[in-house]
Amino acid sequence: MTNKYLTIHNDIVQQIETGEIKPNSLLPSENELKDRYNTSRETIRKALNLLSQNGYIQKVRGKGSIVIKGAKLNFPVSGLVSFKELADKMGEKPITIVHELELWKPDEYIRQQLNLSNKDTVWKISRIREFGGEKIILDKDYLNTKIVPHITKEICESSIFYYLEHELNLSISFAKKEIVIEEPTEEDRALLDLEGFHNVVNIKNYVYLEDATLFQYTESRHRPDKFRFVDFARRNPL
Amino acid sequence: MTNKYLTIHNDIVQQIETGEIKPNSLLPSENELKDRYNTSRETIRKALNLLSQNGYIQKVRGKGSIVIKGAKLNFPVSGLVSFKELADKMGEKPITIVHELELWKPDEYIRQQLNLSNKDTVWKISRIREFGGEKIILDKDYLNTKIVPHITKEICESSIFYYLEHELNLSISFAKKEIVIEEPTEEDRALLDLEGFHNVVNIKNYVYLEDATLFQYTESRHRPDKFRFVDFARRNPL
DNA sequence: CAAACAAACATGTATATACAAGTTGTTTGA
DNA sequence: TCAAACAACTTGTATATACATGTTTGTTTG
Repeated sequence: MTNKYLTIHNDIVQQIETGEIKPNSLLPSENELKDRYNTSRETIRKALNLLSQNGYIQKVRGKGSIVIKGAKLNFPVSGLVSFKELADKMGEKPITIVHELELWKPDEYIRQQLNLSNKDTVWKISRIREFGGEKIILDKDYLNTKIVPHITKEICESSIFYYLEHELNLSISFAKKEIVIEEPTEEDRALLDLEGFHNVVNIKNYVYLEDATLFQYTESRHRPDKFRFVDFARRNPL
Repeated sequence: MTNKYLTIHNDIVQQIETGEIKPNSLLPSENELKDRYNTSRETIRKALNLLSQNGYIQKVRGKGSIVIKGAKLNFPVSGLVSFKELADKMGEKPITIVHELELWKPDEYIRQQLNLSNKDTVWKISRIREFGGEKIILDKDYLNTKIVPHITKEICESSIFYYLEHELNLSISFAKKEIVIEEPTEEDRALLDLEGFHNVVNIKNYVYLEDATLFQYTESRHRPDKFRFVDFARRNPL
């Protein structure tokens, strides 16, 4: 018993992804969809606007809604997706090694990133992601202990996101991310199979809850040859 | 005489950016805004949803709309923004050197990227961006001549985007982008001040018009130390 | 035969109403 | 005193209607 417009959205997404609706063709008009789904035009429009935001269709006034070619076949690394969800989608079978898991008194840098006081503590988690025998990614997470009091090695091995959302019932709602290229640290060299690469890609993630409180800072350090970021962007009307 | 909801959106954006409305505070309720702006609640909701999409506010059911801290101070390299617009925002004063501008019979790779036939031609443009005396970025553009018949060196020196939108009246509407790390090519080494860096950041851009036709492919090759990508992402409800 | 016009149809904006559902503070009752 | 119930807020969803504006197509008109 979920929303109507989300149901319609998902239905159309499925039709696009299975090829039932062809790229570069027009979707049925809003009025026709309204009749088909037995609903009002506004509800249809909500569904279509979602499709537009997600890069599935392009709405053109006076014409209709064009299905964008290759929509989401190139899955986005953009958006807010956990490593596990991502790996699942790609069909890869990575191994996660929990290298470090401790209650930690944050240093100045992490205190700043998470807006913490001197008394606060964080969970410091460091995990290595291995693909096909190669250690490719080093994930370093810092979680505010006021929001996440307990965590175990087992959770870190499967999915922290899943634990937060389904066990602690925290609703993660948005993130700011920053991508920069850096020289490998000693730690990077020690833990990753860098094979002579001179840089790592550092994806810094600031993760927020539904009430806009910052609770997690993550650095995801990738070997440059295995890094790929795909994004869909609309031009904002000024 | 533009839209109401866009006007309201922009008005609130301004209040947030000038600090008139403080971060982590609540916006007035939708009903109050409705009265203030003398409009209907739905119109207010459209404005607020735009603010939410753009990372300015976080809406919480039952509570209200929280103003997100640091909204857009960290300007996004994400989104679909031209180099000139970006440089303007940052207050940098870059120099653009047009290194190459020619009508070109595309090779296999570019034909594939732009979905062209063997007979089509493209504008091949290669520009170097210089900051503070250092050649940092190499932009390589390929434009479908069927859509852009003419272009001049002067245009390339100022802003291609501006020319397309304001002179040719093309409406650029969305882009797919991909970011990867590559080894510098001979060309990169010759044209950029790489100073011993072993990689370049390659931002591939596929730019589409309003009617969903692909008309431009761009590679923006950055020196890694000067590269920074900032993004705002919402978690999609499954 | 071509240009002008009109009709039909597409999406965009604005408004109104009703109810659902989550949050918060207050009142009520045991 | 304390907890449950309630009232008064908040945002979310669904529907209906009207008109604006852009596109296409066919028809009329000169």
